[in-house]
Amino acid sequence: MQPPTKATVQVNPTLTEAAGTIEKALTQRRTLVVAGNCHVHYSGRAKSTLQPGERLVVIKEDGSLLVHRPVGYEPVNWQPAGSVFHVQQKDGELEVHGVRRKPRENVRINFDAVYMVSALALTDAGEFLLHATEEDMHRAILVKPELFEEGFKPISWEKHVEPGFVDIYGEDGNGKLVIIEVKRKNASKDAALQLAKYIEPIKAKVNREVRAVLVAPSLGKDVQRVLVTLGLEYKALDPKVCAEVLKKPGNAKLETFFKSEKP
Amino acid sequence: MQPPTKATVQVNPTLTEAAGTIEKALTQRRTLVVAGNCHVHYSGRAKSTLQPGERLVVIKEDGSLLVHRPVGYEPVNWQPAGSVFHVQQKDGELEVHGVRRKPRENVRINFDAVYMVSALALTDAGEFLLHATEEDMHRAILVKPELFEEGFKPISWEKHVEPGFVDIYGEDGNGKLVIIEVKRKNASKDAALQLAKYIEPIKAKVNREVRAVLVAPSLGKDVQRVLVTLGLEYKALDPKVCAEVLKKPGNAKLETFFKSEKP
DNA sequence: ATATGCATGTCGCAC
DNA sequence: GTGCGACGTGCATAT
Repeated sequence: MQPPTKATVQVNPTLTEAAGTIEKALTQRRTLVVAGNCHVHYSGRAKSTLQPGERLVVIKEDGSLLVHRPVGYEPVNWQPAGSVFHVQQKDGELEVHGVRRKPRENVRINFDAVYMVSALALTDAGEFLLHATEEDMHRAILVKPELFEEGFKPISWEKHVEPGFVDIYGEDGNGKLVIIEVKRKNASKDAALQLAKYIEPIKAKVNREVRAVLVAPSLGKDVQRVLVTLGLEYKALDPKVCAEVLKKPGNAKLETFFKSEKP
Repeated sequence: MQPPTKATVQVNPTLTEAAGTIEKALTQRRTLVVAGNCHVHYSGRAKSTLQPGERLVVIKEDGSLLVHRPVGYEPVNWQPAGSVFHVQQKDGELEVHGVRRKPRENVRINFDAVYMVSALALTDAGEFLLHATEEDMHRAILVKPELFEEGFKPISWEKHVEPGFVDIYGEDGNGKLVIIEVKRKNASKDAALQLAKYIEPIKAKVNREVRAVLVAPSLGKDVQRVLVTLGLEYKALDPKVCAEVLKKPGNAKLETFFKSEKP
């Protein structure tokens, strides 16, 4: 069994009992879970009120707060890490008040009943790795340029050219300059326009032919037409495939190489 | 006190006990809270792995899942509402598997220790109201045009003119056409460019002088310069002030009016 | 179903 | 600190 210090739990505590447990959990920097009937007021970047109902409230060690309704992925109210919390009993209610500075934001949660309160001592140093991101696609093309096109030679990435950054910049088999805009999902009209913006400034600078290519797993409905209008090309590429490519050995070394080549 | 049916809690259960409680909570559509040591694998739109550590896992009645580390506002892994979950014991671990279709996404959570598991029967019909949104700013200007400028007469809102929608469209005291782009926070260069795009198409259509005004609580660092370059104006307006204006009586009726006037 | 734009978006990184 | 862009963004709305 686990040592009992990992989790302290009260079921159907009085508001006074709950207040004590919450207070203690806050000072001891435990992860706090409270279920009960409450109403919530928020004021800060915006302003909101949540009428009474039964919710799950979580306050973490770092001073982040979540108020979750029994449905929905998103918290209905929240406070980012770094907020400071105070608890008090007031008018027969248990009030949890959270304050964040910069920007100034307040959350006030008033419980008239607490069904469960739990203080958890959690330690978590596990690494989190996310793959098949847009950056993975960038790196896969740099590591294995034929993913983009046979004969393609990358020159740099995330190159700053007004009015922004070009994702990848290189030369094709015929010595033409190529600028690439990468999207990790269905490319929108916006992505095409984004890419088109760079063509003229770059042409003006290098004074030679420039190909502009949109790389994405798929194209939106009318994007094909937009591409033609703007003189852009499209190359299909799946982020999952890119993630697979990066699994192969040699990846880390090449990453370092390209990092140093970035400027 | 509350009836004991609101919250069922186990502290330091065996994996078998926890599996039973979780299974039951899933079939009874309770809000489920589990704290324990686990590792997580996700595969779907992207792919991720989370190495072992102590986390808080929440599964809601609607089939949404949250995996929370002891720090940070955001869940490290999750599944949107509508996912389907299965529990099993496997290789001395308690495995929770969640599947979503469209897009196909899987999450697998493997616990080797559970510190606390709680099944909560929460009911929540409380209304949630959010104020000081961008739409509040739109409506406030429509209800009280002098917030924007003395003599301003709104004509329509969210008017569709290629290449998008103009937030507000009206006439000033001198009979000049005015197009307004509203931002609820610090306006960026992007917002200015967005607005500028509409000027030419509208001029071409109406064939008279057009003022383009960016309305926002504040301007980004170099946005002032961009405004001058593009021939745009700026009017400061606070979303909180707009929210206050809308509190006054008559608001709902006017809202209906403008809704009907939208086309 | 797809597309567009807001969000108390959050978060990370570069300047 | 500010700006800029990605995110498994989520979410609502209009087409």
